[in-house]
Amino acid sequence: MTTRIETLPALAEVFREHGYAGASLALISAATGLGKGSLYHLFPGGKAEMAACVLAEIDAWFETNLYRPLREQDPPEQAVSDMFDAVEGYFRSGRRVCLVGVLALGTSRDLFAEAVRGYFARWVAALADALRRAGHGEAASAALAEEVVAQIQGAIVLSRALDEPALFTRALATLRSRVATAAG
Amino acid sequence: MTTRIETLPALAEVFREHGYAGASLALISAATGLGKGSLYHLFPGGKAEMAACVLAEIDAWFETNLYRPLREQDPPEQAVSDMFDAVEGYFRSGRRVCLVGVLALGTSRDLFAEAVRGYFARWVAALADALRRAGHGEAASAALAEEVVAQIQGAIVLSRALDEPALFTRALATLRSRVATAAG
DNA sequence: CTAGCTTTGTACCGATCGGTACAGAGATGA
DNA sequence: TCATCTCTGTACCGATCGGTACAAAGCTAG
Repeated sequence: MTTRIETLPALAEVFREHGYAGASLALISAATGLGKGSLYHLFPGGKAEMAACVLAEIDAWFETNLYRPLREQDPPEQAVSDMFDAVEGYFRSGRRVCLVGVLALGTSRDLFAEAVRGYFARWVAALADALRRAGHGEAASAALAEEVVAQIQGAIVLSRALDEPALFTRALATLRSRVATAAG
Repeated sequence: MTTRIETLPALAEVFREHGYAGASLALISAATGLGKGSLYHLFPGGKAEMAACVLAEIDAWFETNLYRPLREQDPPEQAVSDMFDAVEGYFRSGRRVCLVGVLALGTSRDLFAEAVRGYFARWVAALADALRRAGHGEAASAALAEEVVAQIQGAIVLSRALDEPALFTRALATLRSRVATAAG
């Protein structure tokens, strides 16, 4: 007996590695160790439901581990620093791709438009909130938050493309100090 | 009678929109208006050859319109500014996705690893060269160039995800002024 | 006009796609 | 022990995949 939740990490990896279109049921079956019967028992909606569940779990993880601390934790400077730690770990120093980013670039964006939009919108909003609490102006916080999230996504692309995980770590370090020195 | 070169823009759009795996011959056939017979006559190697040709053309375009000016044009500040103009136009203010970035995130990265690596490596190197000529230190130029290219890629992801093309334009403007004020 | 070439549409190939049907295995409660 | 319900492996569905074969169509040289 296997629960939905137990399969989500394996599912997420398949979607990350192969994208939504490329994640065939054969791959999913191999990754989870479950036959089609079990898969469709757990996810009657098929691939679409699997992807939606994975996105929901990712969103929940980020909400708990990033967004909420950014909004509520004190001091905000510490929350921002913790965010960078969490990001570094979550993306395995750039070796792991951002599934939401992958979906945003593909055609499947339309299928999961709301989830994809929400993920990034909340990230930017939560980070902007922390920056504001740290003394930045309203506009400056929003702009800097956007910049930081974009830089993280770009660093994933670039470090993958150059096959150079150190680039990701380096980019995060640079961002860290930029945010710190910009702090009023 | 159709030449390979004439089909490349349509091919590129299909790969951009659907990724390598998602670009089926049916889609390619519809986008180019060519039947399978013609496609395999022009590209005996099939999809792989089509994608390779598209990548080669992209690479050539960037070499001509971005990398070479960055390396050779004087003054370097103008070359950098021109690069931002070219990027803004090429990516249609964030509405158009970067095919090389898409490939870098997917499994197809392995198929085109060298092309993907070269594209970004040359971009970063050319930009770093211009920054150095503009008076930045060796290390600072390399770091800033990396940061700028990553930020561009991230801005594409973010502006697509939020369905907000203005974000891309805004990010480029910010980068512009950052590069200018950092200039020594 | 015809012979010979290039270009193209179409039919077809085996493989795989996402999804369904269903029988049987495994657990569960009485 | 037996009936019941949850779970799972397998066979199968039509559709589509990338790719091939090939004949007809269009062009060009003589």
